[in-house]
Amino acid sequence: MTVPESPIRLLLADDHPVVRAGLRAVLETEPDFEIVADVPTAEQAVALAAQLDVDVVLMDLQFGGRMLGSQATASITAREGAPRVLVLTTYDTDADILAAIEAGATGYLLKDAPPEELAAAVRTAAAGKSALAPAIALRLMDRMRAPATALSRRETEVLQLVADGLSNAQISKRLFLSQATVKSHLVHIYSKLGVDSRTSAVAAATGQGLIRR
Amino acid sequence: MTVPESPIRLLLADDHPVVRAGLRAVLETEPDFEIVADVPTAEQAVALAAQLDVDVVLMDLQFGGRMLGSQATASITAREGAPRVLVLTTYDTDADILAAIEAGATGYLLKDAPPEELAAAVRTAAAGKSALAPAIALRLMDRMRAPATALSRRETEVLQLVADGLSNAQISKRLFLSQATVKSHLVHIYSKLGVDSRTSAVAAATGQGLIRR
DNA sequence: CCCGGCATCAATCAAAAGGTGGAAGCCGGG
DNA sequence: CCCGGCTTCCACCTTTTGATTGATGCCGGG
Repeated sequence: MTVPESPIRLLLADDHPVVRAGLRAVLETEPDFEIVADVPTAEQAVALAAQLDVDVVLMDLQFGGRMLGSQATASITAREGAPRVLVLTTYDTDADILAAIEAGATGYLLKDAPPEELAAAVRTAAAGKSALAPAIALRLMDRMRAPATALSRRETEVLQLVADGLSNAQISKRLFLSQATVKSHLVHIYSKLGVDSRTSAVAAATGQGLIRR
Repeated sequence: MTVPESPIRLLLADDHPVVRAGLRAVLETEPDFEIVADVPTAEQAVALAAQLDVDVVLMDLQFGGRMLGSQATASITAREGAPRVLVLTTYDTDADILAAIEAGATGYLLKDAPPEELAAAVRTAAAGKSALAPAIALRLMDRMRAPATALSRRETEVLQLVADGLSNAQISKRLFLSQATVKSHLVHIYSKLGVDSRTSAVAAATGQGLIRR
């Protein structure tokens, strides 16, 4: 790989100091990379991505704070001439992956990726091409192949509340629905997931990463 | 802090290359630390802890592979003149914390700890004193204060199967019990956790790290 | 423009789960 | 040795959940 005249300018966003240091250490050795900043919050990532001249943002998905990585990704990619966003996360729930891609992320990597893979993904992203980790790509393929597993937005919402331990009555109040509607959603969820009870639905959905645990 | 004549010799065990690099970067700057090796598996950690002369092992809990960090911790601390083990993890389920401490870990840290805290914990561990992250210490205090939260072995077993999505009938068959007994266990579980349904029991228990998710 | 999926609701019946109040044997600690 | 917690079980009753069937309005793609 030849070293280009202008280096790829990177912004790192992760709430773990150790991970930021690790990314710095791994990426700084690449001659064509320049790390312009690293920040511990999604808010700062949004702010700096706008202020500084950045090519690629490496963004964690789960921050300790309130703003989600996917929201930050959406904010960053919304503006003109926005940098590419490479999502970098540990665990991979289907919902998160889809949220990130919908938010405009150019790529999606797992933190256990080897350094070379990481560097390659950054270059791919800088070139404007999408970079998905093999495990993630597989997930998406599975998703495409079995569209039955895809829960609708509302269904996911209901199932998440079920997983939080709410009864049908509580869910109906929370979402301003009748219990009949909640039951109806659940029937559809069960048939899509191939189960026949709320607990097994939660187990199946968490297993597939459809909802947060 | 004065620099001792002999540095503290460290072994890093984490399956994420980025985290290993980050720990190296953060800890290498400390003049009294010497990193003798970093490994990506629990098995290698056990092997090297025995071969090399190590003072403190920084051990991740969740490895991608089969061996658990807590098992590795137990293996390492079992032998004579064993190094201290500092457990370093992202998420903190009560079960994991207790398992690690029972396995002989000297300390328990969260990965979002700032570098200074990390270094301080390593020195504390090297001196043979226990090092617990504030959040973890809090957890343990809570645990002590509210013994009602402690489920019995059998109750935990039942609740785990509930979380896996089994019905009372399925659980009774699996454990060779009558449904009456399963119900009885569940009633006790509900009162201990302060809930009134299986789904909320699962939610509460996973929230407190009482069962695997 | 029409079909299908989504979201909303109703009614009814059957099954599962939860609540209550026991009871018995086992085992370990004060 | 006796008390209390754990584990096992029973019966009865209420509430919740699941299964079925059917209906309405909305919206987006072929």
